[in-house]
Amino acid sequence: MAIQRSKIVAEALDLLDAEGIDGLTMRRLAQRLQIQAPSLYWHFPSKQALLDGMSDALMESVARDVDSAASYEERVRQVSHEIRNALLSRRDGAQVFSGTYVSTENVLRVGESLISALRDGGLDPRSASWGAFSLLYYILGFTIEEQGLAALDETAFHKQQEAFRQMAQAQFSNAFAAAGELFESDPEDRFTFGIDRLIAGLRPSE
Amino acid sequence: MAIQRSKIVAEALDLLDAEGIDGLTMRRLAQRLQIQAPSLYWHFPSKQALLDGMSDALMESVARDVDSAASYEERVRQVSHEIRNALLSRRDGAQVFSGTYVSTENVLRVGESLISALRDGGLDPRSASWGAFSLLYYILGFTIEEQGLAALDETAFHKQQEAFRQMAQAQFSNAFAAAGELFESDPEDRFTFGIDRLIAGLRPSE
DNA sequence: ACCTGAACACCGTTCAAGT
DNA sequence: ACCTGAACACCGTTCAAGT
Repeated sequence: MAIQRSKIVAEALDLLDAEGIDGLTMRRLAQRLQIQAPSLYWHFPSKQALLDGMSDALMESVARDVDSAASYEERVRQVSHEIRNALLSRRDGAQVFSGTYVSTENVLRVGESLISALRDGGLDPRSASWGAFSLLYYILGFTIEEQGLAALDETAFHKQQEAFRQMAQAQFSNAFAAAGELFESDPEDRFTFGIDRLIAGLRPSE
Repeated sequence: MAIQRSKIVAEALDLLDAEGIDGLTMRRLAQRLQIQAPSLYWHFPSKQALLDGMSDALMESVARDVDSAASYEERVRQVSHEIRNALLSRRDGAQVFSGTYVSTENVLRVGESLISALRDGGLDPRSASWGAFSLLYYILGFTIEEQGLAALDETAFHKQQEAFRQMAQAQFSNAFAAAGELFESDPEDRFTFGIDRLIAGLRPSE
């Protein structure tokens, strides 16, 4: 029996999770699937196409059942957290996703859910679509950074933090004061803070 | 005379601009500098260290003279645009920057300028530092996406757009309506929209 | 102090050939 | 229709050796 596309994508996500984005190679993936690397090119025209498939799969469970009774702001908040959680579900998920520009059903459903919630909140079509993408950019930027820092080992993380404090102390008092807020805070709290500020900023004024 | 670190970074940025992030290899960089690839490892311990140096250099001119007479919101807006312009100044600049976690003078000055402006606006230390990073995440996410789309050639861009409209039309009415707003708008306008919404959302309420 | 030659252990991708 | 073997044109990095 031949290998299915979906099986390859699932295995690729497992490999990503195990080895990170640098360890995700066509050869290693093939090995896991017990085929030879060139065989993958019968199923996908390129590695990029495989990454596109992985991005689509990452969004599979997002915005499936949005609580239609909730306020529009609550719906935006809910979907935003779902997106972040989906990206976090695999190592380097945000980086994989940000390198792709897919218009698949899963990805468009996510976009649609944000835009339609904002429309329900009274935003005009332009503000709703630009607003939805603003939210996505924030979510992506935040999560890329979060996963990138998570990739550092204990020692590297500590060195990073030390360099920051050292440099900031000498010249940048506010940045120095910020060090604690950044390094010792829960990422979830920081994420929520930014999302809520952005949602508030998108509120129609009248 | 030996080659200086700064010369290598400058040449690396030129190579990035000419070939994009995939074309930025140690061998090609060495060739431009008329040395052999392994020689680069006397100046930088790894390619990552070189990328860190490039990120620092990208921020060199940002937040140099912030208009101290301007309102805090105006200052945040100004620095945000400067960051975006700095990232845009080199092909794939945002992607290079987002992969690095440098605490150098240039990068910290940028952070400091945002945090201190927000502090002047009346935000508490935690909100100011989290807010500054929220702005940075948005800027990074936006600019990565912008430069990624710019990397597509005309045909690929058109195909992308078609796939989006096709899929959206069938099932996602709001996303379909958003297509025009996205594909035909000035990125500068969309960037400004999001930044201004976020700045508004960060405004202290009382 | 700064640079080279040669090599190691990999990559993504192509393509003729097999079943 | 699906897969393999062999190869191409690269990578980042190490290291002994040169000046």
